[in-house]
Amino acid sequence: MGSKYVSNSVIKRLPRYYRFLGYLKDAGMVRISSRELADRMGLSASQIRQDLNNFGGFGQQGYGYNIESLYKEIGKILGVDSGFKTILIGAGNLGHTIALQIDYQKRGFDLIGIFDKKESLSGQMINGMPIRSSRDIEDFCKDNGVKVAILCVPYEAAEELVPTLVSSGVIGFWNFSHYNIKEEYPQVAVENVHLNDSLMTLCYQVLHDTNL
Amino acid sequence: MGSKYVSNSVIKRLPRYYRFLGYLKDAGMVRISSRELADRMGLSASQIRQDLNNFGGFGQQGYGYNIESLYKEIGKILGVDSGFKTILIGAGNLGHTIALQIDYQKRGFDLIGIFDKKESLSGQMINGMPIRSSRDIEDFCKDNGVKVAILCVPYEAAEELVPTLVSSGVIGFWNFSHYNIKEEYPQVAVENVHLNDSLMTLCYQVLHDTNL
DNA sequence: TAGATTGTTAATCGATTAACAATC
DNA sequence: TAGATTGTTAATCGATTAACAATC
Repeated sequence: MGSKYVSNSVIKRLPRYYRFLGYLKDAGMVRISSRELADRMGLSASQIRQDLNNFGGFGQQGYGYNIESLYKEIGKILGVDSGFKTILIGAGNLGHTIALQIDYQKRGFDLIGIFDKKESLSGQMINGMPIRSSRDIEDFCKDNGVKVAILCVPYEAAEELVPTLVSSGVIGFWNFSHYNIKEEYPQVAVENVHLNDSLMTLCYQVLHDTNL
Repeated sequence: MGSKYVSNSVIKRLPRYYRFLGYLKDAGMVRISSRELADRMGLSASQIRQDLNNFGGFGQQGYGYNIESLYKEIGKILGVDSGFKTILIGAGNLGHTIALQIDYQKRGFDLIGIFDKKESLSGQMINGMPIRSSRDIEDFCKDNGVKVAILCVPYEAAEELVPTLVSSGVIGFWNFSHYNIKEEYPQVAVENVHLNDSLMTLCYQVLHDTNL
């Protein structure tokens, strides 16, 4: 998929465009101008046009953008129908929630396995799926063509798991651990979720920004 | 706290500095140069010096930085000892996990109340705290000087809750909903966690970046 | 003192905004 | 056709990197 390079700032805005266009579509709106979308999203019209034109000319002069077709186009760009075979590792509190909470199908993934190293959890069901033993991860990935792993495990476990996963064909990670996957494996796709960092950023803001 | 303006890019790196310095401190290291820290963190030495000098000259020419004291300084900047009175709203799957998973004390917060609109949950305990009825939020905030709210509720609930919270003295939100708080209340501090957006970004990366 | 490394200024790079000709 | 709005180029702004004098 050797498309042209698109900056990270743009890519991070795509899901938000997709979400907003979904709302507008569901509200029955048919067309929108970059100006109106900008106002609704709190962006500039210029930025929206620049962003979209990274991927093609989806609008029409004098008219604006057709909401339904733009929605579909962005869906295609994001790959919402990809159905990448995905496993989740670490069925503790967080892992359990992440397994239940997310609508994987609608976001391009197909969650087909949940693993935990604790043998005592094996067989317990989450969302109709049994928790499997971590010992079986490698075989499972190879047998099922797993492309993405969700890591809901501590640093050390992540560090230990990643080499095996990569060599078993995993090319993308949704990483809730603090282990820095990109450092060791720059070729794989990684999206980090650092809840603690996010919360500390809030603390800074409350402490400094607000004019109490 | 009218300190000088520090850009968001810098602030978002602070928790990571704090974390790394914590590791180094625990490993018994005493000093580190910007160069070595940069190598370990995958940043540039220049950036680290620029970042830190937003807050003061913590280093010493010819020597580098003292790890323990830099760790403490960054902790102070982030406000890890602030203990902001905090409540969590929405004790469903996600809310429950967020209540349990995070070490609030170490990150500047003091979680003192959990609320859910479902009366049937009232009284149930999470981490030694009873789930309270959402009807009591306003009084609770005013009585206890609540400064921060964690929103683990859907869009509509957030939209409805935020005005009351703000008027009751809440000045910071850790927002897991898609409701855009900043739009309506630009004066409050908001840190959004959009798990779905993060996952879709990963999908894009797996689809495009990787050279399969 | 000589060597190392900071703090800070200047240069570069990238992202956002402004402007406008093209065109529906 | 006239008005609206895009796609795209140029200008601006901000963040990162490079360079180096200050100094421990």
